[in-house]
Amino acid sequence: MKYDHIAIEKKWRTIWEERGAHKTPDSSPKTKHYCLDMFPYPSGEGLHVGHWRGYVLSDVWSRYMKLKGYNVLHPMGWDAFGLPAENAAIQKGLHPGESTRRNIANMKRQLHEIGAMYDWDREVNSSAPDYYKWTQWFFLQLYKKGLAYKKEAPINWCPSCATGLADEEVVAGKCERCGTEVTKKYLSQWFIKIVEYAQRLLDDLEGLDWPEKVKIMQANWIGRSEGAEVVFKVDGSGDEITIFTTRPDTLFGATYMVLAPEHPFVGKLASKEKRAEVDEYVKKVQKESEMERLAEKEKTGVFIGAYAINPVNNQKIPIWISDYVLLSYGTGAIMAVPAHDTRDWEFATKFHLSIVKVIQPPEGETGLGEAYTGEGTMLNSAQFNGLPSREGYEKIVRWLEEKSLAKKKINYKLRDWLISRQRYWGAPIPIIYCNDCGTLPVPEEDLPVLLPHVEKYQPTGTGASPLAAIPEFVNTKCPKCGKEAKRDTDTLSQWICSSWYYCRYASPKNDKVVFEKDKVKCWLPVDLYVGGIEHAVLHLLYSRFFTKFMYDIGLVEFKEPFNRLFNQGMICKVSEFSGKLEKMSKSKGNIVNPDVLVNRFGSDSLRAYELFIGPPELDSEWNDSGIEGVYRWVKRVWTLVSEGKFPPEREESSEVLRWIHKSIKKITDDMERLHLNTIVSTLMELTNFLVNYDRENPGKLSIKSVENLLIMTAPVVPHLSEELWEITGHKGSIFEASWINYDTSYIKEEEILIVVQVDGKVRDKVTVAVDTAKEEIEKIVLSRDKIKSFIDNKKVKQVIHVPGKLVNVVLEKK
RNA sequence: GGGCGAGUGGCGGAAUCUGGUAGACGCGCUAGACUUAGGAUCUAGUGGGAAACCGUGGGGGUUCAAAUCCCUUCUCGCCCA
Repeated sequence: MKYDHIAIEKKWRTIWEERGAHKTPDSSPKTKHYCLDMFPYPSGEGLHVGHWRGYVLSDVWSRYMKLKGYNVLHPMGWDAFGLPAENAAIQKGLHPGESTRRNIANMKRQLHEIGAMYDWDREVNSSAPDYYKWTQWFFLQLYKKGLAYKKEAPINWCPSCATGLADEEVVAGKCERCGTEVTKKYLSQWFIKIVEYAQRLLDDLEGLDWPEKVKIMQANWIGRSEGAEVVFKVDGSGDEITIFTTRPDTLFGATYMVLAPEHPFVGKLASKEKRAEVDEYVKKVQKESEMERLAEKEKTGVFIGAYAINPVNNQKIPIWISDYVLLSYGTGAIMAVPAHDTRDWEFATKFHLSIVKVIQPPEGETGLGEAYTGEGTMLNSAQFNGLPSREGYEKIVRWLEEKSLAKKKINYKLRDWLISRQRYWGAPIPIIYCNDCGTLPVPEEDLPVLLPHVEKYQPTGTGASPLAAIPEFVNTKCPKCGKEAKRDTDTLSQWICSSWYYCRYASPKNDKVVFEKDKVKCWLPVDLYVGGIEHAVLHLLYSRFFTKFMYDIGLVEFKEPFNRLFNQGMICKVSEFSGKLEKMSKSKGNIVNPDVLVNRFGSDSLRAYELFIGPPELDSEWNDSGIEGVYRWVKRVWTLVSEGKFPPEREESSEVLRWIHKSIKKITDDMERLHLNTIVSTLMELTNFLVNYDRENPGKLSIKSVENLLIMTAPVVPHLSEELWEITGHKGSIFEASWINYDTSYIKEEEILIVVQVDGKVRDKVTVAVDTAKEEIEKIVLSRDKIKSFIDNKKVKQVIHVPGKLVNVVLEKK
């Protein structure tokens, strides 16, 4: 029978749909398992084989877990609001609502081709009013708890996307989305106090089964540093400047002070003679991006003509301003200890400021050419001389604390999360401004605040959202006094939409509550979350924050949303434009369209090849001819099973049983570790063996062995496995069967191959019965002619015997 | 500058967690079979070397034994500065 993948795959997809095979019951005697893909944004470019990879991984896992007897939730939805969807829509001159609708339809068709067991009844769409109603609801909850606040601040501004960006969306000074250089803009914006959760976000990383790399990236982003705030009095005035330092033990070495040029004291403290120079420098720095300011470059700065008093020794130290100090980090002011800080050293050397060494390195003298930033013994530090720096740290802080000049402080690099977007395609911020009553939340019963359908949705670029130009939207009544009032015209960042969607899948249709608590309790947290590494900080950090907030307001009983995280590697191909190996994307001109491959080889073959291409966590290079090998394997399985005759009542040979159970063990182990590439190799080896066996022993392979083979292939090639399950006389779906438990007694060989080495080099191999005594094996080995010739007339010093594996004869050296 | 990951045949990769026959599985290639035909299928071979031997980026170490563990170094990639 010819293998007709088109007919088979279509047939089973229809059957699955008709039977509701992928519907997920909320209540089941089985243990729940929640396997989630990061939901995609509906792109007009559709899916390429790189996108397929993650979806295949999660589906193979989901199907495996189903066979293992779990009640598996494997949903899919759309991250449909936000910049990517909107920018693409603008480019095509199509309303984002319409283009989103079309893109979803196309991508859904492509996702169906994968044959994944998605429960489409649970589909969510973040741009649908019944979804964003709850996104707005979350904003109101944050507002009520005092975690959402509005402030005017210099924010990251992308001139190309014409909107403000959160710090997490600025990568190396550029817009995470479009790569445009990010500038500064003063705007009144909504922020979320994520910094209040910094410590918990850091602490709870520990228990997560996540790639170490992602945990490190999050920890670095949160950037906890322990230190102290120390008060420096300004010489000749009552002013005090507070600085943050992680090295209070070096206070005696502070020979000058540096303020961020934007620091509020700069204008006040600058001396008359210096004022012009200071103003000019401040103006220059305002034009610089943060990235430029922190880059390694020649230090710049200006002495402002004022002095501070070092609280530990009452010395007068000059106050400078420099761009390498940021207002937004710490207190916007530092004490400079050139002897023990690299940047301070560079600065001091350039401007000839004094350098006082206060830490003696434990070993020898440091070269005078650079700062010593390690620990050591204190010197030039009055009563603290001779103390180890770690101890001095504590003592100096305590001493200053008694004088109310210092306090211990933990500082985080993480900053509050900017969530206002000056764009059309998002959930309107549910806030009303009334002249009399002030800022008011939209009453919950009035949600959703609908995004009006408009003709002109292009960003204005002025800092005002397109919504601001629509009077019917802007003008409203004050919910408190009923007088004329105005709505907030910004929209919420799409990262808010994706921060809670994993909970919505539990009860996607309920319009009375954000989600049904008992259903969330039944399904959450997510057991396996599959997606790209690009969300290591953004989405994963925001979602973790949201979960903690939901926990705090009693919505959920777990503190972390994703127990296990898996980041699949990218699929790469040589770019037509650069000639280099690059991540697959339309702009690089290196797209491979899965539709063509599905048509020619079938979705099963493509699924298998997506696994076979390489370790799933590493990047892999796409190779068109690779899929042919997998396709041949799929056809061999088809031919073996569809054309074979398998007696039902036959006792299986031990050789076949050994192969079957060996393979089950290997595949089960590989599944658990998600080593999915070697699963396909193992299946190929097993198939090769069975095909040979069947040829040499026609009609002898038992149906039981064929069933076991099919259960093993089912997660990888589900359509084929279903069809062959039916052909071999089974009613119902193969996924109603159970994964097989391997039996190690079948795996045991009767004879084992012992590798014989002389001085660590392989010289011979002997096959012995499995129960041969150790001494007996060694006797056999030493009596072999081959081995004797290598021993020659040398003395045997030692015989290393690894039972069941190898014997190494070690000779005396001459 | 710091952190992480990777480096194995002509190619993708296996063996790395747990040290024990390096190159599984597949692509490609070579030869053959079948065929009107082959971009189908099947069979055999395929790290280098005539061999001794040599081979997992380079150098060193631990060990009876190292792709695997340790140190060092180079190259590439990612993240942070």
